[in-house]
Amino acid sequence: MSGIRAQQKEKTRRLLIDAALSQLSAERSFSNLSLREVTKEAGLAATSFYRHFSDMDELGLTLVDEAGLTLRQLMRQARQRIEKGGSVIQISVKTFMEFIAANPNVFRLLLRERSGTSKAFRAAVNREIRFFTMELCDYLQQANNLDADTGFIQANAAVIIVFSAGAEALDADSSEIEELTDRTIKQLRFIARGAMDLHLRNIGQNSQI
Amino acid sequence: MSGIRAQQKEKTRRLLIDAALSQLSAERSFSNLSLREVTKEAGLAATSFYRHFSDMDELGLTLVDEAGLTLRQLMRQARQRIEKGGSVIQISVKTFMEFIAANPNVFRLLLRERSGTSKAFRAAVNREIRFFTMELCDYLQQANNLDADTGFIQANAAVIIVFSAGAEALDADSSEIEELTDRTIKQLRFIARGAMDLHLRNIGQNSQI
DNA sequence: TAAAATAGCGTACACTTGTACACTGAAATA
DNA sequence: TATTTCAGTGTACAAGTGTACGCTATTTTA
Repeated sequence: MSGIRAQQKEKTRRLLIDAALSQLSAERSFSNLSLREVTKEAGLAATSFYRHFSDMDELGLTLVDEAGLTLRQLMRQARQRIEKGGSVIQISVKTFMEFIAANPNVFRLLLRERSGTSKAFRAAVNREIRFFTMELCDYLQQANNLDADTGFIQANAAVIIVFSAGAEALDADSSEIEELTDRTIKQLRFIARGAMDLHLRNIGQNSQI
Repeated sequence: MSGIRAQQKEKTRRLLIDAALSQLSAERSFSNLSLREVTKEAGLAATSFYRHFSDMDELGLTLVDEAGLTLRQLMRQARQRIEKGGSVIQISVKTFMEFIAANPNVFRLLLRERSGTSKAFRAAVNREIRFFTMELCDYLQQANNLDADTGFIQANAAVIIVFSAGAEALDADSSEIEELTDRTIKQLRFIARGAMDLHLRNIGQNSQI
């Protein structure tokens, strides 16, 4: 019951996934990647593709899922670093930038498919990003005693800013990335400060009632 | 010297541009639009395309330029409304949302090509967005007495937030757009408040020296 | 008015695309 | 062990792609 067959199948499936991922680049998006190119890169006959996925779309959604997984690893890593002490914002941004440098194509996939032509893709990517946002939201509520609404709005803004910085980092050299990182940190501080300030002001108003 | 010929040529050129624009949609991006489809939509023979553009890329860059123009109209419109008084942030966001509703495909073009596979396209879109940011930056510096650096960072953050909201608005129904607009306004207030706060704090530090 | 220029057309060609279908050899099952 | 299952192969085909080339009709130029 070891399933030498199922084992081999899983192996070729990975071959396809990896082949697709490896072909993503600044010049090549998933949507202009053909089934034949992927199978060729994987060293398979074109028609073998169908033994694993019914569609390029199905493979694409699998890639997005994998990207989501990688994103969660990123969060775990950031949390670990934060626990060791230091500026939360600074550590988060730097961890994120390292992630982009290490997985540019995974990030590109998320970035592009978020505004791509497939509704299913857009939904899948947004799901991953929402998950990311929610994690941050929980953290902010707990750390800063924010109400749920303010926490979400802040987390949402922060994620948008960081993702956008990531997008810019993809085309930037190392000195530009440094400047970009600085800017992003400042922007997150603006947001954090503003959220706190308006939150406190709201509490003040409420307590007057 | 009226140039009845040049006049006609310009007319067909517009036919091509409009045909391309009209084919953009949620399901169709410029990059998966073929030369033949565009000429067909324009009611021309495929090969006539080359009398006007050497490439689909050349047509695409033209579209991005046109989109930039539309963006500037947006700014002008917002300024006019602001002069009549009211919350600057609220008016800006609402004007932007109206723009998206009126020109969804133009906005989709900018959004997609910003992270697309053509470096020239990415550069062209970023140029337009930078222009947009600079305008806002000037305004903020003047209105809030911010230093150049802080002004730019705030403007940059604001544009990112607004564009991202625009992207989300494309897939949203009218009640979602309302909620999205509210959220965006709050986020811009966070940023404005945080920028002001940290700016004043900086001035305070400097005067201590 | 005669000659040159050119916008637009139609045909043709070499490629690439997705996928239907029949086949093979090895693993799983009975 | 005999039978069934099935991952992977190779061929074939219709559809779509960009674009080279020669033609026509009309405007522009000389």
